[in-house]
This record gives sequence, structure tokens and C-alpha cells, in this order.
Amino acid sequence: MSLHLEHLNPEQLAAVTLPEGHALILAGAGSGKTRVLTTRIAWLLREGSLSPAGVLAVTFTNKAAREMLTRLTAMLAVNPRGMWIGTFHGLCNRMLRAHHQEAGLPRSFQILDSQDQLAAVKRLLRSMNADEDRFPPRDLQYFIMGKKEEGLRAGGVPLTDETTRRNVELYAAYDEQCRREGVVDFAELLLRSYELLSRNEPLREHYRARFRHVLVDEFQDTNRLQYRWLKLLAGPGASLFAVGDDDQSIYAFRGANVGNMADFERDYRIAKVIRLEQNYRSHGNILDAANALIAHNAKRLGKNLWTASGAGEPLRVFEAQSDADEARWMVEEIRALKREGTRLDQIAVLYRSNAQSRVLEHSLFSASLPYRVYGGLRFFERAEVKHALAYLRLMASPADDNAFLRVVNFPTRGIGARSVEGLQDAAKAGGRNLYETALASPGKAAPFVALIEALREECAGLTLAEQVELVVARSGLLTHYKSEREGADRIENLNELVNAAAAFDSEERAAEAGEDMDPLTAFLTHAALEAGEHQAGEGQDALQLMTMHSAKGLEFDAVFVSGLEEGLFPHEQSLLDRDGPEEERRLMYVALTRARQRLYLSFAQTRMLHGQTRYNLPSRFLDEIPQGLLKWLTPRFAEKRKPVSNFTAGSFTRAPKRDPRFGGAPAGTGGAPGAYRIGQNVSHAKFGAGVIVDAEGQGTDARVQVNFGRQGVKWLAVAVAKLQAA
DNA sequence: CTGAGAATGATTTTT
DNA sequence: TCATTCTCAG
Repeated sequence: MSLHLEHLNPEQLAAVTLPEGHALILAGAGSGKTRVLTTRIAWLLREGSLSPAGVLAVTFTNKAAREMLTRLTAMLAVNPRGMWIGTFHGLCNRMLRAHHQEAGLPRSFQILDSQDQLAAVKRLLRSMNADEDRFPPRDLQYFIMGKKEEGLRAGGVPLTDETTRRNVELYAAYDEQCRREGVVDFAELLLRSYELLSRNEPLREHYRARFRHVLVDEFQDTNRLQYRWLKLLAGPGASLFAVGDDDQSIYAFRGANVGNMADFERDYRIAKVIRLEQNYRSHGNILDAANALIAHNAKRLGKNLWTASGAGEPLRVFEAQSDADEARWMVEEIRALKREGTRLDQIAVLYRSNAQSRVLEHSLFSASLPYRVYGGLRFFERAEVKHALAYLRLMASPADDNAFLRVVNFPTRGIGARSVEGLQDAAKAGGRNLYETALASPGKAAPFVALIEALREECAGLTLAEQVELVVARSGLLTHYKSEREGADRIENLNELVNAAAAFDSEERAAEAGEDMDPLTAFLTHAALEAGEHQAGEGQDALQLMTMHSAKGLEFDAVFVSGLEEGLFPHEQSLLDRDGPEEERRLMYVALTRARQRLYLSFAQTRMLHGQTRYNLPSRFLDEIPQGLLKWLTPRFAEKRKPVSNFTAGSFTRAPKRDPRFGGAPAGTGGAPGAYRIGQNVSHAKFGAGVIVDAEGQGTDARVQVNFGRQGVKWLAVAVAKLQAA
């Protein structure tokens, strides 16, 4: 077993070889975090009396868990199978499957993903005759998820106001519905597992005795419940080893609590936090920029990245006339990079929101540059795949009303809304699930029930893949999509589902589900917990397009950080939140630290958003990077903001209609000299630099709306405000 | 049940 | 702008 400890730097080595006890590792971007985590496990196994069964390592994504397992397999002589390595959800699922009885769950409980959960919430609201307009299903879903992630059941939520009281009532009803139907949502996996451990002492002691070392990756992303789960599981004799980077905490909006890091330090009396600050990824200028930027955040544990490699190139900055102009420029730069020998899959274009990819895709398509967009629907989330899975779920778990309703009339078989409502009423009256009800008095649903019954019988003795194949064919899904114009892709996905089942059958089953679980339930669990790839075509040499969020954990030779405009990035919505601006800055930090050698920053004066032209100011983040690190490819905006002359109050002209041939830039036919023009840069004594975004009124009543970026968007009376052209 | 047209609303996202 | 979701006529 070769750990290559000699290749570790002193801090990495210190982290890897820490004696028993709790530890907090502050691991900067590109500092070899995964390596430390895996080498630590290997070292513990080699040095101590620890056996693989004593290790529990938890990550957030399946990808990270796989990566860890792969590296360990390469490093170790022992079979890593005995370890518990997985995501929070995967490990909780594993525990709940093993103790489903103690946890109060049916053997083949099904897992609701967010889509399923929303459907369940909608159905609940309808069955309780709730006013969907006053109580949007999404809000309730968010409420329930949030409370569960705080570790609260309906009974434990303080009733602060009328809305909360109502939500709590619905939360309780939702949990009851889930119980009846034998399903659990994502947050429930964690909460149920937590409750099981806290309630059941023998079980808790069993696991505590077993897991001597608990290791957590991306600790800054844990929510309150996850931290409590860890604390419960890591008993008095165990060591909790947490690795994280508070500067890369970008998921507060979905419940992550960076505060867990400081809490951990205090709760476990961590004497010395180990900082991994040597970066093995980026050139010096990139790190200097990132360090300077993140220094603007007040709430930090503190850390400064450095590199032993050289300063490298300056960061290139481009100011575009418009979003289309920005895209054209990127295409040119990418072509140049390609000519110089950079592979396309080593170049990433990052943006704040998915909507920004459209213009870019348009340009790339015209330029015939192959690209791959991350985001969007994943394999197991596609409608046709979910339909097929619903049939399978109903076979495995007839109480699953969600699954029943999804496919009872898909493909259509004459069971309309009427019949379904009748069934739902009868089910409610009889206190039974829909499938049982339909089985007892079939009515219009007779063909459907007969189909499911027949499928169940015919599946006996078949392999998993054969079962899936049979269901896809006999359900009528294949026929249905064959007759559809755009059905080819969907049919391909259904075939792919059969392949996935075959692959799962042979390889993954034992690993994921464990011992005595039936293959079908194991596969359905796999589908729920691992939504699969976003898009096929991985491994082809294509440009990588993604949000800055999805880029976390990745690295590229060259990175474009686009749309650096106030309102877009930092996003205007984020400014409403108290901690929003700091989280946006951390996101920028993540974006910058993705680049190995070359980093481009760009922004546009004009951008199409929601069907409207927006005039944004350059992002504050550009000001927060030392100018000496930047190389402006266009004149630096600050230099152009010299006052020319005072405007005279009175006239303005609407910006002339933009000509698409000029990339949406003002066509330059402006109004009279001294007139206000929409899109005009101005400056104000108090608010500073701004852009005119709208105007109204005439003469002395004339008012203009000016976007002052971080100072906000304001209407100003032209006669009063002394605006200067800038 | 289907398709057309209206209404709606639009950061970020893994499990 | 544009994709999704809803409503209503046929």
C-alpha cells in the first residue's frame, strides 16, 4: 500500500497524520482536499487498528463519493467495500433500508424527488380544498423542506403567525399522506434517520461503536440537520474529520449553514484548524485576484491562497457593447485559444444564470464550435423515464398514489379526470390507497389495474432489465411515443433506461442497496438518489458552458467569467438578502479559482433580459480586483467617465430603436446635443456613476430613471438632479 | 382528449 | 423573450 506521503506538503501531511481526535481542515480551492481526505483514510487503515468497517465518509454528490471510492481503491490493498462512503442521502437511505421496521417504514418505501414532492403537495392542497392562489404549492414545499432541514416536525414548529399555523397544519397532513403512501422525500431521509438514531439507543450505540472515524467533505455546505446527524453518529470515542472552505459556501439559499464550521470549532474544541493554502491549480495572478476579491467579505475564517508556480498572465477584461457583442468576442477568443492548442473541453464559459447561455449558444452554433451546456433535465428526471419508473414503482409499491396518478391515464386509456376523482373520493372514504380501491371496484380503471397485475405476474423470474423492457413495451409508452412526431428521443431514452437497468443489475446493485433488497426497489432507489447525467455526449471535445454554481469543484485551462454587471452579478435578487452580497462574492471567488492559466472577465453595456433591454453598470467585483492584475482589452470604463458638460434640463429623446445588425447598441442617431438618451452614462454628485434606463415627462417635468448599480435604481427630476454626462 | 391561445413569471441546485 | 402552465372550445 503506497500512500506517497512524501508528495504531500507540510500542511497536507499534518492533516493526513493527525492523531485520533476531531479536526477541522480549512481547504482552499485547488489545495488537494480530496487527496488529503482519501490519504487520511488510507493512513488510518495502515497505521492504526482501524478496519474498513470503521470508516464513514460522507459527501454531497454522488460524483464526489465515486471519486473518493475510486482513489481509495487505487491506494488500498483492502477492499473499500466495508466502508460507508456516500452522500448524506445515500447513507441515510442505506440505514433506513436496513432498519425499515424500527424506522416505521415499509420494506420497499419509495423516494420522492423534488418534482414528485411538488406533485404530492399539489395533490394534498387540492384534497384539502386549499386555495392554491393564496397558498402556492411551491411555498408549502419550501416550507416543509426548510422545517425538516432544521430538524423540526410539524408539532415542533412555533406558531408565530396565521400563515405559519396554516403551513404547519398542511405540513402535518403532508407527512400523514407520505406515511399512507409509503414514500419519503429527500429531507425525510435525513430527518427519519436522525430520529431513528436519537430514539433508538441500541441502534445508536451499534453505529457509534462501529464508526470510529467519520469524515465529511464540503463541510461548509452542510445544513443544520446534517450537522446534528453527524454529531449524533460520531460518538464519544469517534473522530470527526471535517473538510471545508467557508469562502466557497455558495448554497445558503438552499439551506447550507456555513456557521456549522464555526460551531464545529467551538462544539468540539478544535485547538488548531489546519489551513491548506497552497494551491496547485492556478497561476499567481489569478490567485492574487481571488484573494483580493474575497478579502472584501467580513465574515470569514480567514485564508490566503498561494502558489509555487509563476504569476502567469494578467486577467483579460473586455467591455462589450451588448450581450451579442460579448458572445461574438468570446467566439473569437476561443478560436484563437484553439489555434494555440488549447482543447475545447479545457475551456469553460461561466455565467450567473442559465438564461445567459442562449445568446452564447447562438454564436457558438453559427461558428460551428462544439459545446456542451450543463444544467437542465437529468436522465431520470425526463418525463418519459419518470413515466416508465412510475409503472415500476406501482408494481413494487402499490400504495404509491403519486405513481398511480402519473400513469393511470398515460398513455391515455379512457380514464379521465372524472373517473380519477371518483376513485380518489372512494379511496378517501374507504381509507385505502388508489390502487387497492381500483382493484376492489375497477370501473373505468379496470384495464389499468389488469395491466399492472399482469405485469407483476409476468415479471416474476425475469431479470431487472427484462422487467424494465417488458414494462416499457406493455405499458404502451413505446407505442405512444412512436406515434408522436418528436418521439424519437423519448424512445431512445426508454431504451437507455433498459440499458441502465442492465448495467445496474450486473454492477451497482450490491454496492448501493446492500444485502437482501429486491432488485427492482434497489433500482428505483438508485433512480431517485442519482438523477444521472445532464446530457449525453460526455468525453467529446466540446466547450463547457455552465453556471458558476455548477463549476464548483471543476477546473479548466481557460475560463471566461461573463456578464459581470450589477444586477446580474451580483444578482439584484441577492441584494435583498442580508448575507446575499457576500455569498455572491464567494460565487465570484469560486468562478475565478476555476482557471489554471487564463482568465477572462467580461461585461456588456446592454443586455436583453426578459424581453427588455437592460442597461447595467460594470459589476462591483471588477473594482475589487487590483487593477494591476488586469489587462483591459477595451478602454477601462473608469477612464471614460470624465465629466464633459452639464446637461441642461428640458429635453430628452427616447433611445432610437436598436438595430440588431449593430448588436443592439444604440444606433447613434441620438437626440439634440445635451439631451438625455436611454442607455446614456451619467454621474450624480451623491449616487455616483449610473446609466439612464428610462425617461418620462417634458420640459420642467422631465424625469429620468437612472440605474446607479449598488446605490439602486432611482427616478430623478432632471431640473433638480445635476446629472453630468459620463 | 386535444390543440390553440392566454396568462404567467423568470437566480443559483443536489439529493 | 420565451418556456411552461393553465383555460377553454371543439
